[in-house]
Amino acid sequence: MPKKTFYSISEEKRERITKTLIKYFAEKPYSKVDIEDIAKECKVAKGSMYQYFENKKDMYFYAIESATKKTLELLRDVNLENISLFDYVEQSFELNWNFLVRYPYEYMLLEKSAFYDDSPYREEIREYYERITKNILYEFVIKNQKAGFIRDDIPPEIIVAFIEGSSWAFKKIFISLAKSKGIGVKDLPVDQIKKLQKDYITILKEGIGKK
Amino acid sequence: MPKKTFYSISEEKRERITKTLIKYFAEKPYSKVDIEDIAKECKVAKGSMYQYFENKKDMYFYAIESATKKTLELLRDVNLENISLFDYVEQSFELNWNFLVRYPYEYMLLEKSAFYDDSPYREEIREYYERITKNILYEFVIKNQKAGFIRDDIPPEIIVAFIEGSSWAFKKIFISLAKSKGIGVKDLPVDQIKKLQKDYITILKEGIGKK
Amino acid sequence: MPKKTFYSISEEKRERITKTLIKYFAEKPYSKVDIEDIAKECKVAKGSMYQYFENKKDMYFYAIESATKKTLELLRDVNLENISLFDYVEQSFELNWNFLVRYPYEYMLLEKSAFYDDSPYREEIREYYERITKNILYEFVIKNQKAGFIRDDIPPEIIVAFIEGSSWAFKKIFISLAKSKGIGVKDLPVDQIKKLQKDYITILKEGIGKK
Amino acid sequence: MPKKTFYSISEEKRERITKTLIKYFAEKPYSKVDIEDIAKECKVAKGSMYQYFENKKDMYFYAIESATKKTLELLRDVNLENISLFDYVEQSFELNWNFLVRYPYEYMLLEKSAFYDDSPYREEIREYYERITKNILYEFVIKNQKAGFIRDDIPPEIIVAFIEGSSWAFKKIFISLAKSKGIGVKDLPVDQIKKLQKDYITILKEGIGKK
DNA sequence: AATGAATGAGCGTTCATTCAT
DNA sequence: AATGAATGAACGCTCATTCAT
Repeated sequence: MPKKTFYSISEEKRERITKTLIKYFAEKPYSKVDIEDIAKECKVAKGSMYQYFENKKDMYFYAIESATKKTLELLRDVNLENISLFDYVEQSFELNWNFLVRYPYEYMLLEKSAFYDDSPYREEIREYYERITKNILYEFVIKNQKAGFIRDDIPPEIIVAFIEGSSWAFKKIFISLAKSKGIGVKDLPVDQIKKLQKDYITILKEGIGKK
Repeated sequence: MPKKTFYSISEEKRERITKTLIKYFAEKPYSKVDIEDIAKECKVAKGSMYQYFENKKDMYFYAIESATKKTLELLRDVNLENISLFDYVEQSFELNWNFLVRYPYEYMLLEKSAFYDDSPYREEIREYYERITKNILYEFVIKNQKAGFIRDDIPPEIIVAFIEGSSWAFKKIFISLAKSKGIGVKDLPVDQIKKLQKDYITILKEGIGKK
Repeated sequence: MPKKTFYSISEEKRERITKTLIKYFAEKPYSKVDIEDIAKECKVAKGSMYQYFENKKDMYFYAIESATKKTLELLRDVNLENISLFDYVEQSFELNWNFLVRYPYEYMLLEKSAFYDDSPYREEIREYYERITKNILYEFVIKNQKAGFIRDDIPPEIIVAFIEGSSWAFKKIFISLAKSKGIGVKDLPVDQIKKLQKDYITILKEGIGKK
Repeated sequence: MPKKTFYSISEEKRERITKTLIKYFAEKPYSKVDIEDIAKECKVAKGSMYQYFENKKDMYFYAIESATKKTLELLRDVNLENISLFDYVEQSFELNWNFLVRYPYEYMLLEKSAFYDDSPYREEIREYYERITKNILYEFVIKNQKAGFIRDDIPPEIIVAFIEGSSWAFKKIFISLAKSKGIGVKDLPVDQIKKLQKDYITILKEGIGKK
């Protein structure tokens, strides 16, 4: 948690620092992030960073929390009542997409902090996320099973894992697609995205085997 | 690529070093692996490590390459001709399982090197893997589509991503299951594993939606 | 020497600062005393401390001087005319004791500043004390020698050193005694103190050798 | 405890480092001793210091231990059997003197490490010394009381404190004497030293009061 | 006068890599 | 070829002091 000093500086500077922290922790592994570099990019003295934050860990968690807040902002407008799992997946895909396009660094940071990163806090963060995210999907699957939208002969945790894994892999497709074209993800043609998304939902609905 | 000196030392020592490198790079993030620790465990002088390898990166890539070789060894005995994708998935699951049980460090290393690790070479490694592994599955999917085993209204790369992602998530279940029981993955009861595996294949075959 | 601003603030605040300075410099080694901590405890801005004092050294010397003043206050009531050295020692012991009980931080500060502390000014302070205190005792010894109270075949400076050193060691006994009982010095039983004091005077009077 | 590396470098360098460590820790308070300065004076890289020692504390304790060893060397030739306390004091005075003259930095270090210094280990060191030194004198006093050399109506710990304190003050005299003459302690005229010493013993023997 | 944010020199420690033997 | 000592850049963090408001 940042020190109170941080909240008493100008908002402009505070946002500059927030943005820079997210960018650096998103781009580099924790252990390679140099506070001095960040300070320099913020046009702030190294010591000042320590006026605002307890230590490096504090900066890191603050960056993650800030990025998380941005996600939750987007989530606020989503209605999860009375929709099927497939609608949910579609919506959350849309959501993810928006997030990735609008907040690329935030997206990268959240992606990596719990899985890819080498910070000594990975486990801590992973658990934090799981508490927030997994439960939502889990509850949702159970509700859908009860409502008869989806099969109930398979334990919900398996279904959750299935959805999570496949949607993760799905996102990878976009990223590698974009990379192969040498463009940013957000510059992919919309119809291509829609097409892939439709396919994904189809698989989810019917399964990949021919009937 | 190790220097030629590495291949002129006793095989016993070479294997000792190989094993230790894999273990260390599997257990710790790249930036936390200390060459001196490795040298010590190998009962070899730190300087010697630099007689055998160009630098740390060289050691890392050698470790990964060695672990990869072990996978391919197992793969050699698998017959991919004339089997359906579902049999393939079942077999590769079996394969993975065997690998994880017999070569835990190699498994961990391959798991993490391309995704979780903080080395500056992650991207490089990811591409290397993709070239090796994805293609196999990719070819396979196409063959299966042609043979009429699986639907062909969905592009093969989507199907590949789907399988990869979901099988990855599937493995996570085992790991978290084992962790919650406080045992190693290989000590999970066999029937539980079989049950989960069956569920997974079922989803793959029929999809998660009720018909 | 504090700046004149220090003397234009409310007496209440000035005393609060004085007290806190003494406490901190008494408890921690000079280099570990953090101005910010002091400012916080004084409920004063860090910057204000620099409005009142030139720098850290200035605060330190001011603290010492204040503590010294308190000692001299006590001394004022003591009559040194026409008493023997032994009475003097007894009285100054009493004095010290009162001081230690009533002004523990001041006592600690004076104790440590000239001997134990790591400030770059130790020598300077030691000389300052010597000028103040040694002379009093020194004059006194000479007077006593002339008056025939104590032997005059030994140079007065030796006798002074003897008294100072042994009384210092004597105080140590109390401190370690208190520590071993886990209580504060001022909570030691009075009769025990009296007994020790009597022994001390006895030694001083007769010497430790059997006659 | 130094790492084994330290014992595998040339003796010449090892001694250079030992000497420099003692000198620096003797002259400056712990917190002001800069490893880089030491390294520079040793003509050794800063990193090398950390090849030899675990950390700063390790260096400090090694310096103290080395200095202690030197004292014990001198002590080896002293016979404590069947001598009176006064002979003992005389001898230990001689001893101290030799030590101070021959090993001034070692002397200063031992003097300060347990009392004056600001290291976080002062207490630890003090206890270590007390175990070594105080007991010797304590046992000695008791033996002397039993043998009838010294009075036994005063508890031995008081007598010990008395001797320690006064001998400490006595040494101070020399130091301030030397300083006032602008010379080193070891350059004080021998007869003056002898004279002071004789006086000190006299006081110890007969006490300072006229009979 | 009061505030508290800003600064930056300073220090302990790590570790990949080089080098002398 | 083998050794392990030597190196020094790098980095997290502290804190006295200054400065703008």
